[in-house]
Amino acid sequence: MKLISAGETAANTNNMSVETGEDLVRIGEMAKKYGVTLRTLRFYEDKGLLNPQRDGSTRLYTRRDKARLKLILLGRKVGFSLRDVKQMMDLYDPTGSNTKQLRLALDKSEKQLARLQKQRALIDDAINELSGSMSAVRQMLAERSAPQASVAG
Amino acid sequence: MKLISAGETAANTNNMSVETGEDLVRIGEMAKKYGVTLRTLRFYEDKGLLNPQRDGSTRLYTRRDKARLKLILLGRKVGFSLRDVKQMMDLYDPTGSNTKQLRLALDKSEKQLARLQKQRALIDDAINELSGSMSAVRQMLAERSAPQASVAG
DNA sequence: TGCGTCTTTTACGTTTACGTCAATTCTATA
DNA sequence: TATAGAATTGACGTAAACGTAAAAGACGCA
Repeated sequence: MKLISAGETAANTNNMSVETGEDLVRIGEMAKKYGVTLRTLRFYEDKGLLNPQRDGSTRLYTRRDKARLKLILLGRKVGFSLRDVKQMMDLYDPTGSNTKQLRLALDKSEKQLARLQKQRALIDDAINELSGSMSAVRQMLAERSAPQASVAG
Repeated sequence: MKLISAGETAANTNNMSVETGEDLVRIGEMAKKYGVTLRTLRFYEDKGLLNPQRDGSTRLYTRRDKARLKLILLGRKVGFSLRDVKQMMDLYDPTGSNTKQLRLALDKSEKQLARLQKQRALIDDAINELSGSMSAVRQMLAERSAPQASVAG
């Protein structure tokens, strides 16, 4: 249960290869770190949202992957589909100003915000409707038990 | 496109059979009346939520079915699953006080209310998070267009 | 009698984000 | 070397509420 443990087993067999920052993490650690399951990470990769390096067949997640995962999770939190997230992330260009990416994100965000507000309105409706029904039901129950209850305090 | 039309074609071939109130409606009219699809009505029947009479193979919806459908739609609106709705409706007993039904409904309603409130909290979170991100993105876009804009008013 | 519309049944498809095996391999450690 | 603990791929399952297609029966009308 050690596996590179936490602080990087300094001279690892065959690392220090591609990355500069050197904090490659395997899927288990990655999953714990971000509170997702292994399946989720593989799923995201399958959908083209993550692209961890490989050491043989073992996935090694880099700093970049962590940043991307954070974005994915933020996106999910605010209600974007994975497809949306991918579409936005695919526009990322480390050499440019990313204006297009930002515009797309803003556009999608506006729509999503509208959806969220509509949802909230629906939920508020539902809450009100439900509360009303509950009052009615309580009434009915009270009436049904009243005949005996009026005395038995 | 006539079909008994709207106001009941008085002397219909073979109606006035089972119901007292006499307002049997076929699936098409029923669907329009309540804004659902034919498929939905058949689906509800398949799930045991509705039980229209039959004239041969033709479904005939009674007053009772309409009442039940209203309940189903209300249930759906406040977020109950069809299973929940069925469970509650199955307890209906026209001869009793329906105390058990009401208690179950109240119990489920309380839980559903809690879920709705949790959902609303999540949505509020999402809205806030998203609004924040949007501000940031707008900032970035503004900065990117500022260099030229400071002169080109 | 043929058309058009409505209806019926059956059954597979859709959507989204994973869960849950299963069989197998890899790795580290005692 | 044995064994436990990771990790791999692949494939099927899940949930909910229908959508949709297909093929055929039923009804009224001109």
